[in-house]
Amino acid sequence: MTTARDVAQRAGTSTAVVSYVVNNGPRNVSPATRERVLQAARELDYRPNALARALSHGRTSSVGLVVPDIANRFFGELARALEEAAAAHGDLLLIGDSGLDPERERSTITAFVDRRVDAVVLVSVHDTPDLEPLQQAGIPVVLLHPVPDSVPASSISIDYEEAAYAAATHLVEHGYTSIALLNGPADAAGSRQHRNGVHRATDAAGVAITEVSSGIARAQAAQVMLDLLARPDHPRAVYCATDEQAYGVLFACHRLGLSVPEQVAVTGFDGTEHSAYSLPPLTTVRQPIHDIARRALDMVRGGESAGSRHETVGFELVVRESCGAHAER
Amino acid sequence: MTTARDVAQRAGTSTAVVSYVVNNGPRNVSPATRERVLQAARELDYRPNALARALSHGRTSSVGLVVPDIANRFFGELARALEEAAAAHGDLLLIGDSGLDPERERSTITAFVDRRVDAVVLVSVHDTPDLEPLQQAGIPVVLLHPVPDSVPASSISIDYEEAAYAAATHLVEHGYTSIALLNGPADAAGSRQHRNGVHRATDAAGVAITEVSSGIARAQAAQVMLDLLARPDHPRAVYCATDEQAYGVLFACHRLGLSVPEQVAVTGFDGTEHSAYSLPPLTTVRQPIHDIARRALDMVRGGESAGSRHETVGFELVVRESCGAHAER
DNA sequence: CTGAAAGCGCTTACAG
DNA sequence: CTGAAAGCGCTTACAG
Repeated sequence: MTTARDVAQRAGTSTAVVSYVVNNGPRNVSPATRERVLQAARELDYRPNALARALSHGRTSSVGLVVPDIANRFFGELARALEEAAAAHGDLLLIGDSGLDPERERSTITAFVDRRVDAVVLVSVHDTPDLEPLQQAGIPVVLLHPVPDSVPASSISIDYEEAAYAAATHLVEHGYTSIALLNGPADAAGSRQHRNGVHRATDAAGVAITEVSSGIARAQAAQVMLDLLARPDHPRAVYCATDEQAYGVLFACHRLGLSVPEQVAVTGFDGTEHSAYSLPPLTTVRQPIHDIARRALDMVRGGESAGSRHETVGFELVVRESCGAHAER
Repeated sequence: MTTARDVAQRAGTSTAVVSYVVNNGPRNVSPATRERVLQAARELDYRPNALARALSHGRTSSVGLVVPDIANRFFGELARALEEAAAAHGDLLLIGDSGLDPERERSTITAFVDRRVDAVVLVSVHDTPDLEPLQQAGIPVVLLHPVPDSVPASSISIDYEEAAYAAATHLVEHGYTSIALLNGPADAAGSRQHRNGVHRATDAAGVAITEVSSGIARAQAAQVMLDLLARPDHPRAVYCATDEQAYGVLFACHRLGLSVPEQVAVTGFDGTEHSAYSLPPLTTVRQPIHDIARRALDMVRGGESAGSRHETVGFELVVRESCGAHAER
């Protein structure tokens, strides 16, 4: 590959000047030499080595994203949004997949640290992720989910409890008196918020809640609900903590010959594009993925992520068919 | 961050020795000094700077993947498989998303070249991707789909035509006499193979094929099929070039009140995990994602990707409910 | 405005 | 077995 030295030679100047013109600074270059350098660079098809640049310059122009499962549609859409937001600033997004494994989450983070990414955006599989390697390296990080106060990092997310409250309230308004809460891992901060929101909506109305939990995969949710819904006294409605789980519920209903929403109403959570194409289309809470992506990058870039700042963005309850006819209108 | 120099100082030795012990070579180090270095490294929490290492060593221990849409389940599962296969060799997978845009595909590839990835695995949005930047940099590349002979690169994929033939034959055996082929972009190499395989299966049987095409997104497929299936003489079966398109068909059928498979039979293609959880479960061609991932990395690592080697791996026809009852058994 | 030189943090021949 | 030094390809004060 051709180097700055090659270009300098051909343009009859020094590598310093090559650097100045390629980067438009930080020093001025006379129009004449500038043109000669550009010309030489074009002829030799010069592409600066990003590694060398990063090593001396101290910035890699890259940000690392780590998600629990990149094959999950929600994280996929999130990655896409972040990639676009990063590209808008000339940055490259590196995507890491922790495979729901805390150990791999750790190793992915350290791989990013070793490569000196400028910042990290993290969706942890853990309530209290290990951020040590990042802080030690002085790499800003922002989490995309609520975290306990004990975690010394900033986060940005919707208000899960409020969103859960909104969705559950909608179910209550439909008049369902037995509702199942299909939650994530029992002890996660997110699960707690789903639980709180749902109870706040149902307790006042005297609606009973049956809480069950499953992994985030569709298959796991289907399995759990196959059991629950096979019972004659099965709940009339199911609130799900993720769309994926909701799809599992839809599958279980289909398998059991239960029609949605006539016999079982279902709501999801996340609101990816696919939620409009499920059978039937899914009532869900839409997370503003693009806003989250943009704000996340703004925070880490602006140094706002230092400390423990917990920012909240708006959500939207998207009412479709899976929760039942809109009798209340 | 602590550097090799810091460690060397504390261990009372040189950076060369630090390097030798950290990398277990290429020179031997006496057990005593080795222990001192390890000790110092531990105490200082030393992590070698991957940038510096790559710059001098010439390898970045990273491979770049570029896919048309990371939010697409098939590419998501592929990324996961590649990430695992890469990690097994201590390599990091960098995932790039071209967003179905040839321009962004180009820029993603050059971003990878600039960062000197050791190899690139590419699913192009183009029949004839521009591989110039890669070849110029001497970076091995392997494509994960069939390419015209004019493209000077190696590929690994299933035999699409054979797979199409198998799926379409299955449909013919069900006795359907009017079949729609929902294909991808009309002029793509992949589409051509779907077409060839389907026709080979149906022509002999005297079955008529109606070919339509849609983008790879679920929404686009749904739109196309909503039109086609609304007609009273709609086809009795639909062969889809991807699972995503099949989900769009399922949605369209649901919308139109057509039951699957009783009124419309459907087959997909790709066979991601979700295909088992659609309503009804989808008959589809399963691509051996893990085999593909492993072979792809073996090829680029072993230098086998040089030249134009086109390798084929086996597929599997997974028969589920969407294509109709198994009358032929 | 521009060139010679130091430095980023490693690795690896080159001498001992 | 180990140290001093050159080199990877950039960037950026430092002198002119």
